Amino acid sequence: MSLDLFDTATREQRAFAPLRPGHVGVYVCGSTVQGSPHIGHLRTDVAFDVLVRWLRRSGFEVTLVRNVTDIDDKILAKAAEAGVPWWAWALKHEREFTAAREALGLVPADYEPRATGHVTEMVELMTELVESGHAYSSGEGDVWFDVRSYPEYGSLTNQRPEDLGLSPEDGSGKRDPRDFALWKAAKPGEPETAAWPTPYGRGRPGWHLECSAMAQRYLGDTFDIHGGGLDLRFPHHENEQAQSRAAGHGFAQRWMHSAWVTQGGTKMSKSLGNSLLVDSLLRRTAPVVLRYALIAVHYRSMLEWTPETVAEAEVTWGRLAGFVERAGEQVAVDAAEIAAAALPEAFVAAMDDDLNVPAALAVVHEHLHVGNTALADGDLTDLRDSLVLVRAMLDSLGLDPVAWRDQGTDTRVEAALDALVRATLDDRARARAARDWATADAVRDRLAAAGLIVEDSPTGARWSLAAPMRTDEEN
RNA sequence: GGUGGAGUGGCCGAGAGGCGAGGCAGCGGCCUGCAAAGCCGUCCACACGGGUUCGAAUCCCGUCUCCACCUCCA
Repeated sequence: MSLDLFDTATREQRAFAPLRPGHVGVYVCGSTVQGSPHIGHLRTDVAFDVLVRWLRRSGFEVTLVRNVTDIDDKILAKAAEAGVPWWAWALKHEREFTAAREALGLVPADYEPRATGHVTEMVELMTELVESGHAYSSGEGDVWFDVRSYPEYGSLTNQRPEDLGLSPEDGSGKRDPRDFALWKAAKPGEPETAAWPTPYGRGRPGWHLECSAMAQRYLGDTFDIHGGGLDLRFPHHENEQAQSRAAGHGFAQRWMHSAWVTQGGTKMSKSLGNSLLVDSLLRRTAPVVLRYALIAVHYRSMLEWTPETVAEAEVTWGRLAGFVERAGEQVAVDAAEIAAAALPEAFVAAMDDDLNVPAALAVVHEHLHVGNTALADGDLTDLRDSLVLVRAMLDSLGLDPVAWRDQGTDTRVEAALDALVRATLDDRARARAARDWATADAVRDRLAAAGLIVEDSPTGARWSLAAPMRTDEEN
């Protein structure tokens, strides 16, 4: 049994073997904190969260690095427009990304380096490149990577330099239109604080250089996996690889890219103005439902986002959580048992097959079905087995319903509400015993109006919160 | 133009030469005072045209359609 992962550099799936046995270094391109996170950003983060969880569950020790690009043209422009310092603008949005990731239950990155905190490393790498003839300075702060000095340029995305279109920005002393900026000269009118001194003049780092320098700082010259959204393959990742390898580093041994979220077949992006902000989605949808919706499609397939996407995830999640809830009332299972449980072979095989979560979820549903049957038959032995497996599988995906249920709930409020509802349900039980159906139904209707669902079962009535109402079509 | 991806049942979505993935919705039934939840059954799909094969959604050839990257982008 071994983990196969698809490598976007070679466009093939092959067995994963880390450079250092038992340990995996993963670098994922994080966010440019110029605006608020949308569901597409979270998709990438969730995809790599699943990877990291699965690697750890498979016995690897993982170091996850996710950078924060906290200085770039757009941050400067938007901050200036808003009349706030650029670093304040960046931090505000960085916090929003962090909050969104926490809401969706992502395991925290081991390191979250900010670009502005690693200027030293960047200048060092840039100097190395200039001195070895792979980069050159304009003499006024701009420093360019010399694409022609690196014959492998284009290898990541299988493109030949001569096929590449010309970069529109020009005129600035580049030797070749395909050369890209390692460092951008400070321009008049820009804040003093947005430029750092280098041997080649004052300015700020180019995006590509940032990632190369930070990956090296935390994972070394050569590391296992570099990830990010599919749209970063070119030019960002191609350029990162060119710089780092030109500097003699092995850099990433494998590249993984997640596909994006689309609407009407079109990619969601800030620049197209069709973003669904995570914050707004969370106002009407439970975070775990968003997580489920993002996970339910293979990470390399486009995820078309419609109102039905969320609605369906809500129903399906309700089925899973409902079983775990009902089963949990019949048999006791503790967290340690969930963590230690041996996962079903079919589930492991699906996950080992390039993280095939949809196929893995099908296995979860099969066991859910067995569990529901056991629940109906009152077979507590089978029920317990199913419950342990279902929870263990979901747990490996960051979806254990018990963990999500307990998270963030105020136990005092919950206990008070439970006592009140139970008192009401007792009245209903008395009415039912007296075959006074009108009164019994009136109680149920009243609770329904308050957003509570009542279900009768052989062991008595149980209640739960209804899914939030969706009153508009916008999301 | 260059590079890459995709077209699967009413919908979402895995699979990738032969055993009807899974989910959602619908329909019929069981259970229920009625519901809800659950269970049983039902709905047997693979863009189009050829070909290879005992057998093709899966392989080959051709065609059509869609998307993305090549400029900031998860």
